[in-house]
Amino acid sequence: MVVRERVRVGGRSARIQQAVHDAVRKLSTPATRNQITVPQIAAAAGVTPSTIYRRWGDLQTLLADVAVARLRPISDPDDTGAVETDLRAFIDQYAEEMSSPVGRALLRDGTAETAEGQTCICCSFTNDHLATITERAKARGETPFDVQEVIDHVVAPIVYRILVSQETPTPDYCRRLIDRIYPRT
Amino acid sequence: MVVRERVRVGGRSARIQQAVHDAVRKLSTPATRNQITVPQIAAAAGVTPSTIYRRWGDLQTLLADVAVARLRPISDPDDTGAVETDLRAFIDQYAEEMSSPVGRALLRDGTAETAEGQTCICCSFTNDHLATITERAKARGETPFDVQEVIDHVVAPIVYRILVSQETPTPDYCRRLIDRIYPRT
DNA sequence: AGCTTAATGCAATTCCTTTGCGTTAAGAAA
DNA sequence: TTTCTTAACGCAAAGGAATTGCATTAAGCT
Repeated sequence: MVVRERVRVGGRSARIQQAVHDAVRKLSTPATRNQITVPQIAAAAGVTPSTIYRRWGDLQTLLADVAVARLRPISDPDDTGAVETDLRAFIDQYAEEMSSPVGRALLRDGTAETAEGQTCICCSFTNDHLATITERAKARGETPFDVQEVIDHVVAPIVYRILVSQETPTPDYCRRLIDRIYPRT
Repeated sequence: MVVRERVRVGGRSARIQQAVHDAVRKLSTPATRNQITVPQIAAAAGVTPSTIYRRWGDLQTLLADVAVARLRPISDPDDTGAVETDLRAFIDQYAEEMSSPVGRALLRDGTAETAEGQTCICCSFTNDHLATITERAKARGETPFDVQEVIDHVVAPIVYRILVSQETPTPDYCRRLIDRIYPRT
């Protein structure tokens, strides 16, 4: 079930959404991550469970919604002055964020079965950031990298390690991945 | 919760496991995939729900267990006579299997949060297959490829497209990924 | 064949989920 | 500002899933 567009976005509706999101974040400690229930969240947010079920459908969809909200970037990637260092800085931060317990959980929630439209939104954030870095490169007169190639050969291996093989992508590993895009001289 | 090792593997216990697995497969049509419940599976398998809860813990763990059982290879990858064609054939088959609705579901189940130890098992099948192909190459006197590199730059992009960006990895796309390992002459 | 106990079935209980209905308040219009 | 419409919420009842104690069955061992 997809979170439907609301015709009323102000006041109470917004307050409840905020309260529920806050409650989920508050209750989503790595330890309790798998045991939280909708009634628990409702109690912590000061609403009735039926409100959550009506707005979000089920727990998985709610978690995915919170995940997307957290993954949504609040700002553009850092401008380090050059495209290669921009990319290295962004990937380091990306790998570190996604490797954390909360990052792993967000990735899983964001790729969950029920989150139909959400997954694309979620991965489009990464695309947007990489596009921003290439645009910046063009503005500087640098040769931009190919976004899809970075997705395929830098982002994808990092995500694979986090989700599938459950290894932590180290900064050194990330560095070597980018070395394939920007070979060390 | 991890499926615990059973001290009794014969007779009834095995029959029930088989019946439950069969019931899950039977009920796991792409359409009904998200609505199946433990009581439904129990009824189809001719057991009581409490049996399933006791043995598997919850629905997600049961689905992961079935997924791992299905992903477990029944045979070694095809021997085409040369390492490059072995790899291309294996990757083509892998991408096709995982792209199907049932394959996607298996991948998701296999990488689910609750499936702690399972994910490694699941991805080790892929590692094993690739290792088999390299061993075969060595036996032929060919130079083997690096398994980790294939995981990072061929398997990972394919899985990323299936799980995250929700694009179907086409045979042509897979071919281009392997071209990076074995450049076209 | 007999023994031990893991695994299952049954049933009661608890908790989660769904749904109908009355109430509240957001957004539009007078 | 006031009034109106109705989306969204709270409450409570009903339905269904998950849990658990206890009796029963049968696997594996002697």
